[in-house]
Order: sequence, then structure tokens, then C-alpha cells
Amino acid sequence: MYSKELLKGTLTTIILNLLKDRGRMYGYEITQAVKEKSTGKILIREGSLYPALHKMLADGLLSTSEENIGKRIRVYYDLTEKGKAELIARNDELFSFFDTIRSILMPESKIFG
Amino acid sequence: MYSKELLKGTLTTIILNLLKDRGRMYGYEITQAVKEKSTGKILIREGSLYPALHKMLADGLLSTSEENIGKRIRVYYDLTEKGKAELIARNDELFSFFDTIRSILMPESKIFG
DNA sequence: CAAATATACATAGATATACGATGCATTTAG
DNA sequence: CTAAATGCATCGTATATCTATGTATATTTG
Repeated sequence: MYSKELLKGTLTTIILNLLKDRGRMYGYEITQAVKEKSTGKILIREGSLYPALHKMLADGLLSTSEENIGKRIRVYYDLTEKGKAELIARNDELFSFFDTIRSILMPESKIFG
Repeated sequence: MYSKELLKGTLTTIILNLLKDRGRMYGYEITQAVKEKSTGKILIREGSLYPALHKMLADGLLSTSEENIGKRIRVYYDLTEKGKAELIARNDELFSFFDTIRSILMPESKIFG
């Protein structure tokens, strides 16, 4: 597991990308997908996920549709057009940030490799 | 400028790497080095930097030495042995984290490039 | 069949970390 | 002479995540 702080600012981007890739997903499914794709290195807690989803919904990035599975309710989330635009912007920002960090960490003397 | 949250968890790692690369540095010098190396994309504020430096000092990652420049005081920070070990651990964690995020963002269908 | 685990949603409070605003003081540039 | 840059520092605020807790159903294991 990574330091908690490292994940900050990336959770929304992760969710947007998963939904783009897989179409609509429900909360628990998102936690499992992140766990699998990160081989257990990133575990999204319910206390992080649901507030994040609710905020994204309030911001118009996601839409919801509910389904009854037996007696349980599943809340599916899907990207809105605004969410798709946000996805592109956040991916650009994230990869740019990674590159910038790399350039800061790279010592000046290390010209090769 | 990036979202504030993206920087969280990386500031200490950035400082450790700069000190490793350049030897002892003082606060203002660090803000300028980050600004230059990031071509203005990351601006470390005094309100972020000094508390971070003080915490690293309290954690034994840094040592200090003061110098009088005219009537002004400069506080130089340098890596301790503990700081050097922390640097290695944090670099490993950070790059591993970046790789993990990349693998999460990469769609399953996108096998090539 | 009972118990443990997994599935599924949700919220309240704690924590960590960076930022904005502000303050003080010296030095350099226009 | 004035503005900007240099140089340190702290206080309050904002934000996002986690822990702990709560409720409930479904499935697996012993």
C-alpha cells in the first residue's frame, strides 16, 4: 500500500477512466476493479469512494441508474458528456504532472539513461 | 499549475531529491529550483515549504546550518543518513505508484502502444 | 445449519498536507 | 525613492482520503 497522500487528486481520474473503459459500473465493482488492476497495491475504501462518487454526481460528471439485485439495490454510475470532457482534461493534467515530477527528480548531471 | 491535490505526498520526495542532487540548500533556493526545473508548472509556496522542512527536520531527515548573508540569515538544509534512506524508499514508492496508476488507466483492450 | 465472508450502500469524525494571507526584515533594480 | 526580489515564519482554511461505524442481503465454508 502506498502513502495515503499519494492517491490524493488521482481518485476521480481513476474512476473516470474505469467508466470510460468499461461503461457503467457500481461502487463495489469499482473498488474491486482498482484492486485487481493495481494487483492489490491500491485499495479504495468505501469511505473514500462513495463521497467521491457523490461529489462527481453533484458536479455533473456522472449519471446514475439503479437496479434491484434480489433484495439489494445497485447504483450504477456512468459518464456524462461533461464527465468525458473532464476525463480528457484530467488525463492530460496527470500525465503532464508525472513528467514534471520526473524532470524534477532527474539530477542535472544525469544526462544519459 | 496543477491541481493542489496532485502535489500531495510528493513535496517531501521532491525536497529530498533536490538536496541529494545539489547538496545543502536553503528554503528560498528550493522554491526557485522547483520553479525552474518544472518550467513554472510547480510553484512551492512558503506556506507549504517551511512547515514541510520543519517536519522533515523534526523527523531527523534533515540537518540545518545557518549563515549570515549581510544582515540576513540563511538556513541551509542538508540530508542526514536517515534522510538518504528515506529518499530511496520514497523514490521507489513514487515510481511504483506512477506505474500502478498507469496500469489502471490503461484500458484492457489497448494491448498495443 | 451456523458462522464467516463477500456484497452493497452510506455517513461522521479524524487526519494529513498543501495553500492563502499575513507579517517582518534586508537587498537589489528601476 | 519605490517596487520587486530575497528570506524566514506562522495561522487559519480548504480539501481529500481514511477509519470506524452502521445497516442489510447473499454466498461460501465448516
